[in-house]
Amino acid sequence: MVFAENQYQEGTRDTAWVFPGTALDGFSSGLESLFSQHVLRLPNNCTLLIEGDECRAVYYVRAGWLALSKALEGGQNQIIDFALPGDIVDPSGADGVTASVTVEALTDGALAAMPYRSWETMTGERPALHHLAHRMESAMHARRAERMLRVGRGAAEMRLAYALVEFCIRISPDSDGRNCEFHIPLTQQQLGDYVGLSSVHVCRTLRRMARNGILEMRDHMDIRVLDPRSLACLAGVDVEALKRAIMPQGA
Amino acid sequence: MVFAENQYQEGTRDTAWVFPGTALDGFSSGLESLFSQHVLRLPNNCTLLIEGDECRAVYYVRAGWLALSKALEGGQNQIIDFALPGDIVDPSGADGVTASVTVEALTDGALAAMPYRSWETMTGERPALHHLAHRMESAMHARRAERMLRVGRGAAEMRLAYALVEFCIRISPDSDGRNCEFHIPLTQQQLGDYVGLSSVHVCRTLRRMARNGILEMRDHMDIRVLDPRSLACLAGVDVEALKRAIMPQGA
DNA sequence: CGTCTCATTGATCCGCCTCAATAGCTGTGG
DNA sequence: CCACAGCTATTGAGGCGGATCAATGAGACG
Repeated sequence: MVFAENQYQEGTRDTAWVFPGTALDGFSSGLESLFSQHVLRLPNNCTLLIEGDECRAVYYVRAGWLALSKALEGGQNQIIDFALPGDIVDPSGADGVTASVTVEALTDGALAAMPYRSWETMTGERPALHHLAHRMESAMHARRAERMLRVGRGAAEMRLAYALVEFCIRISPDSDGRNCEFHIPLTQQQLGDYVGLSSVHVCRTLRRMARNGILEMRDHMDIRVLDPRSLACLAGVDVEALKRAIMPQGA
Repeated sequence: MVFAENQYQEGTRDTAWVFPGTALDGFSSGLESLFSQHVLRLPNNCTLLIEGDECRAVYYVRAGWLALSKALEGGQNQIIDFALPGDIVDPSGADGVTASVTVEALTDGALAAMPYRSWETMTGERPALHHLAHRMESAMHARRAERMLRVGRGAAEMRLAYALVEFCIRISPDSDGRNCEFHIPLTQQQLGDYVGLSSVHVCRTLRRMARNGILEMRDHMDIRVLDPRSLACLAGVDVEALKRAIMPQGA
């Protein structure tokens, strides 16, 4: 029943260790309330070192943006995915004791951890939850596959346009696409890490889109899409179809 | 209880429709035997059109290589992942009725389908199976993340070297890495589709590696790794760690 | 023997990376 | 209040990696 608060260790820099505890008991419906216990708060910019038993857990994002990333020796970084509030993160690799990604908080946020055993039990006992989890898993796969397609095969403009459409959908899924305006808590460097571009080229490409009247940008990634249709076209995306493919609650 | 054989339709070209049936009953231990019923044989080069109820199923690869891919309107193709014998494919998108990838047989093979409900029940009843499934899922994530890192951030040489190391591990997981020799049923075009390169550049890069004594190639992708250490170095990989991360049975 | 697919190699071009300099913004300390 | 440092965005210049186009081989197959 032990579950540590957010514990900092005077380590390299802004790094939090997480120690998941034992099984939860008592839960009600809805992911939010299922994960209402054992919440740990994450300060902006902190990196979660998940290893050993901590990999045998599932993490629910209650607030904030997380980046799941990997890096090469040379320091080249690639963001594998973002986790937004409501998402579930399972960082375990095949051996169950090594994380396959690094988790980093892009904003202040809150995370709830649950031992995988508990999660397994809960999903096993509640079909509706199991289905929701499956849908979320499928959505994540679809999302990553869409981006892999564009990172592997698309030019800079398509990669960025796609990323923006994806953000727009994930942030305001119910938006009709008319006045799509949102904030992404990312530097251009991080955006580049997401789509496989240098920050310089991200800047140039976004500027060009702005110049072409597709979007407007204000201080630090406040983005307003002026021409959603053109953006979707650049992204090579049918927005409604994409919504169905990558949003668990859609349809 | 109906389950159609491999049904061809004189359509566009080499395309098979699959109709998964109802729940399986009676199974023993081991994935192979769990999926012993409702097997359908796939001829080389055929494309599975999975949609509607067919998405509410899980597919077990009994034999052959499958490619899961996506394409842009322009015809640009990206292979999201390969499925090898023993792997489980779940093509469903978030809505549950649209596939997020296209499945294509790269060799003659055999596939077994199981309605997702049955799979859910089975995993729910057998913890060992549930754990195995989770490990396989984690392995797949780790594998795709590793490649996304390299497609997004690595040069051609690294992408290809990584792909070869991955193949080597997946094909002969128990190999000590000494005499790594294997066949991949891929054209250079398909290899390029896997790592985001043109077939021409795949050819050039492989030739260069061969010239440098890293590997030997014989007719149509019979590959023999002469210098595994250098290959791993090019790939930016610790082979043993990678094995642990992407192979379910390892450790 | 002709056709088809795939591998190979050359030549050319351009998209994106890298390096570099500047500017704006934020926070900090004197 | 200003000076300064640190971070991010922006813009320019130059170079290279990989795409594209094109031509030739080389098997496989009917």
